[in-house]
Amino acid sequence: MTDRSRKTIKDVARAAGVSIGTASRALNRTGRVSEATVIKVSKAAQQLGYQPDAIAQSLRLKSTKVIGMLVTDLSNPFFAGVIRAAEKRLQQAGYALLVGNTDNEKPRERFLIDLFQRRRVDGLIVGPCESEDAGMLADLDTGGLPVIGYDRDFGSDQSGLHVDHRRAAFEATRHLLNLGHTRIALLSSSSQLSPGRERIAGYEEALAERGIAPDPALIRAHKSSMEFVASEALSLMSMRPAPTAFLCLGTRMLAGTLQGLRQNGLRVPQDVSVLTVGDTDLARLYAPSISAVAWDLDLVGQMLAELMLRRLDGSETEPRRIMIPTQFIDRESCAAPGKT
Amino acid sequence: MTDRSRKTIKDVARAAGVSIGTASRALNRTGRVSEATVIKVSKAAQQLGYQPDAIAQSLRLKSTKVIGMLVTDLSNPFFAGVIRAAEKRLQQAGYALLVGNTDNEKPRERFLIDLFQRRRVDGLIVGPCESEDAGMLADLDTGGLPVIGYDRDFGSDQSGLHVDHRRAAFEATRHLLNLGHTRIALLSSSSQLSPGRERIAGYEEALAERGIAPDPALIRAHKSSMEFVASEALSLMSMRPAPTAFLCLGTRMLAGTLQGLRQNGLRVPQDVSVLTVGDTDLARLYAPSISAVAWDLDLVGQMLAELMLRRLDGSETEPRRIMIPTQFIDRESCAAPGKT
DNA sequence: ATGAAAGCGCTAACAC
DNA sequence: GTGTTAGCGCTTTCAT
Repeated sequence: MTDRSRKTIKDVARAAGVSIGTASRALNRTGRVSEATVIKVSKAAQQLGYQPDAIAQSLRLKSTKVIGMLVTDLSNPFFAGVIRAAEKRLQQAGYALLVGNTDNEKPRERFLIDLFQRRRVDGLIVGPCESEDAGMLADLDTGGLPVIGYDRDFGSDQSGLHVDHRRAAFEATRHLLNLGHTRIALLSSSSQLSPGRERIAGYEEALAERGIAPDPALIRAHKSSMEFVASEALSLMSMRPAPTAFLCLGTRMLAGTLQGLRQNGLRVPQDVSVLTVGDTDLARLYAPSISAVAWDLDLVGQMLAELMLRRLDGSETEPRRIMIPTQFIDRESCAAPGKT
Repeated sequence: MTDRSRKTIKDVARAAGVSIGTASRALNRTGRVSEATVIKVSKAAQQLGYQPDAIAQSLRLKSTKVIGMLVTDLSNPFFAGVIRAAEKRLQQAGYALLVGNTDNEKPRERFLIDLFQRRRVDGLIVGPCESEDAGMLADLDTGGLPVIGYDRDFGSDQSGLHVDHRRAAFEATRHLLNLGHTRIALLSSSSQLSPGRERIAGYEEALAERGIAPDPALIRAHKSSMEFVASEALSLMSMRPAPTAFLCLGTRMLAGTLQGLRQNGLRVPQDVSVLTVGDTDLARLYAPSISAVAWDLDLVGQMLAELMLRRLDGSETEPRRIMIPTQFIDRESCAAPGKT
């Protein structure tokens, strides 16, 4: 069975002794066809191993049944899990998923959006990206290409799904406050992207609730290597008064913090409490296990797909903003601040 | 700029005052076109915001510039990292990446291959999957659709990339043997998939080199939840004589083992040594850090893409089998067996 | 150097 | 109920 022998609907029609129009109708069970021909044609198609050419169908029907998805890093577990779930749901609905890495670079994002657009994807799911250009996505969406944002805002009346990062950070901070901590260090990889901003806001909100003014010296928000985070953690611990707790926003921050603390023989939670927003294997399995604020990646992926599918089948024309709740998971890494 | 206004080459031609044939030639700089018209046409295209329709091009050129990639689990870090790197390289070459989850289920794999084929992907990259059906992929490949296997064999003369799992397990085992361990427990998630088989073979090979017959009771190879692995680990530790070291094949096995050992107050490496094939955050950051055999996911992804691109541009017609080397990383989790 | 026209594989509108 | 035909947007002969 070589490429040469790729069968077209024409072959099927000939084999079944009907016209190609009839063959098409029979295959798609559309319009009026006699049951007899349906059988005849199906059998012919089967025997020839006919596979309709999705490209030709796309050209004709103006729909590719392909969704594009853009994230900064396909290998980031928080994205990978979402992609996995989204693909699953889309697959059920007959859609395929085209993915792209933006590396958090605006030009690359532009390039990919352009590429996907030329590829005529039926819809676009976009994760957060550097200095988000709301206008472009909004234009696309109103221009007829459904766009669903994931932790990304792009206009007042657009559809999107958001993890409740603000509440996540708020609850995490409040938990630490309840334990008696007042000097809580915050490590974030970015204050630019929407999730980062929201989390910092949640942190400050929780402090404000207790009438505590956030100490800028306790907040470190720039993207950096794990090694750098480790030394950041140490530098924070050498402050006087030193922070009694670390709130880590993201895996890299957690990893760096743990590394730094460990290098200096600081013990969790006896010497310092640690809490992470975003649950991972590392948090679950570290000894001691790290308390975390988690959310359901599967749910996020599913809902993202669902949102898209509803837009696509027209059952939902109103833009919808979905907020995904988070859960605080208390483990072993937090305790009341020690007396120093 | 609504969908209605999507510009075609016809619009460009009209705006530039040339025929569509000429417009096409000018845009693609193909055939003979005067420099003047190239300018004229380009300008018109620019002004209209013309984007060539990739679907129409695909139909005409019989190439979609899309590669399909199938893995059991898009969110598995070992796949996610590879996908990220592969996408990056393919993106450079103007290809897009369609991904699919097989969930390690043969029917789903079939379905996706079929889907991708109808979508006319230019090539297919397939990871390992349940009871691998060599014939089907080989047929596809000889049928004109380039197929690159990733840790997957599908015929004697097909291209593929393999991580050297056998050597990885061999070296890990040998390291433990060198420390004086003889009763080494092996935890694997699967003995069916190619990587699992190879690893077990490597383990047995290393034992054989020392004239040690593998004890079947020490080998646990079935997919299972982390909790189950934990109890497996404990049950192994209650054997007499007990194993003095654990060789964990994969993250889940490592996580379960650590969990189990920890629950029972067993200390690493004092009471038992632990080593993992496949490096992860968890292994790197656990306390104590876990010695591991690692390989470069970026390299794997790149090479996969490279292999595909070479097949595609015809610069490589001979099938090639690439073996990716692994590195043993000694950390804190292994010690000589204690005297019990 | 450029225009006209065929055709990639398919579906849908229109005849009969 | 079935056949014929136009046309989706593009590239590529083939004339000129």
